[in-house]
Formats: sequence, C-alpha cells, structure tokens
Amino acid sequence: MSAPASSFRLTTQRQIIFEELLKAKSHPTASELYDLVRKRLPHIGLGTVYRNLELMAEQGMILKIEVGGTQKRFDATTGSHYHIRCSVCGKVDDIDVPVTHELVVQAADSSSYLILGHHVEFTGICHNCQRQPLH
Amino acid sequence: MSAPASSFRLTTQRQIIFEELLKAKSHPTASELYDLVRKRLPHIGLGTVYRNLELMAEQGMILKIEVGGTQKRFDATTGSHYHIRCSVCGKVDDIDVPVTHELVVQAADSSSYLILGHHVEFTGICHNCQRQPLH
DNA sequence: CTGCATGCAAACCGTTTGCATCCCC
DNA sequence: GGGGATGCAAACGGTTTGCATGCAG
Repeated sequence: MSAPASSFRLTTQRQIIFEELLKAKSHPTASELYDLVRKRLPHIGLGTVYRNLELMAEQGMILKIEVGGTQKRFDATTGSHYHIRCSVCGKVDDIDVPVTHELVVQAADSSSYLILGHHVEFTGICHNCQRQPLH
Repeated sequence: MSAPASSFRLTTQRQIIFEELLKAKSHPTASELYDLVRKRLPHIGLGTVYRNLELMAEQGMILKIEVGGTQKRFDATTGSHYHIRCSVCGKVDDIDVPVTHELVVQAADSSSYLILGHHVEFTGICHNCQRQPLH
C-alpha cells in the first residue's frame, strides 16, 4: 500500500533480470529467464533469479502469472490484461480481450467473498503448433 | 472422442475416492482427499489417490482445477463454471457467475490461437477469513 | 563499515513412477 | 488366469532456503 521499500538495492543481477524480462516476447518461466540471464552473467544462481522475481513481483514491478501448467511465469507488463496458454507447447501470450469489471460486479453479487480481483485464462493452440502435424 | 475406456475397473479405492470428492463442500487438494479417504481405507497410498484422480479427470468424471496456488484441486461438478480462491486460506469455491461464450468469440477475433476454452478465476477473501482480525 | 544480496548446494513439497503383489472381470 | 490396479518407496521437477562471502550504499 505504501511506496516500495527504500532498501531496494540496484544490483547488476537485478537490473539484468529485469532487462531480459522486458525483452522477452512471450512470458518466460524462471528457468527460461535463468538461461537468458546466464548468457550475460554466467555465474548467477537460480536462487538469485527466483529471489529477484519474487521481490519485483511484490513491489509491483512485474507480474507473477500463476495459471495452468506446472511452472509459474513472469510478465513485465503490469497493467490488467488476460492471457492465453498453448495446450501443446505451454507458451503463454497476452490476449487483447478487453478487461471487464462487470465480471467482478456479478461475482460480488453472487458470493459471500470480498472480491479482490479476477483473471481470465484462455487455452488454445498457438499458430506455430497448429502447423505441426502433431507427432 | 470415443466412449470411456471399457477397461475401467470398479475398485473399492476408486469408489471411495469419488464418494469423498462428492461429499466435500470445497474443492480439495489431492492430499486433503488422501486424508479423508484414509479414514475409511487406512492403507491406501497417496499414489493411488493421484492415479485415480488423474484417470477420473481424463474420463470427464471430475474436473482438475489448475489455477493459482501451488497445488492442484479437484471438483466433482463437471459442468462449466467459474471458481473463486481465498487469498488468505487458499480455499477454492464455485462461484455463480454465468459462463459467457462472448469471451471466447472475442478471443478468437483478436488472436492467432485456435481457441479451445477459457476459465475465470476470481480472488477474494472468504467469509470465514473476513472475520479473523488477521494476526 | 554494515547489512542486504549473491552463489552454491542442500532441503522441500507436490506429484509421478517402478515394481512386486493383489484382485476385478 | 490375466492384465489392470494397488501399496510402498524412491525418483522427479520446480521452488525455497541456509550459510559463508561479496558488494552497494
């Protein structure tokens, strides 16, 4: 609710992890990001990547996407938007469907929960996987 | 695409796992279900619970809910519906918001994916956690 | 200097799997 | 009787954590 903690250090690792997440088109998993970052910082540890992603997500700098699939994914676009996941390759992309608050209103009306938010995840087959004759 | 495999055996374990899932109000995790089932079958293995839940989900008898949180949850209600998860205790409930196909149409229009489905997950604070002054 | 951050490796946790045995059909 | 199902325990994959050291402020 308040400003980001002031004790946030600008380490090289932090900057590069954030830069690589910004550059990534799709939404990478922690270990995909680890591979990207390691090209520039060969000795970085996986733990450092996880710790920084967690921290940046807490600060609201990035988004942690916890949807289907076994791994969490990360997103440098923090505005509210929906995602689509490929059932074949597991890739996650943004999808340009307008975010409605109507859903939240309906939810508030029909539930005893205090509604905080919502997320829509589509599943489908991405362009690339559609052209593979499936093997 | 075809009918359920005919080689589906009616074992005691299978029946009891299904019964306990039907009885559960909220949507239990595999190990919550394991604990429930173990009261009636003390020697059942966790692996058996997982194998049967997986199998029943494949057959469409139950729903596997892969949303936020670290664990998968299971649901005996197979019709299309949305869920809400408590941010405090992690419990997942059904929510009575009408399922729209409009979302799918919009997604199909604005994406190169072949859309297969969608799911909406709300997050909020459940009635029970609202009354706890948070400690 | 001081303490947050890092690298490394071990621990963790949910889930899956191999295998000998069991038992439903 | 035979092949799918079980119980048990070990393996697995993703994530977290403890600890000695490093480095930003």
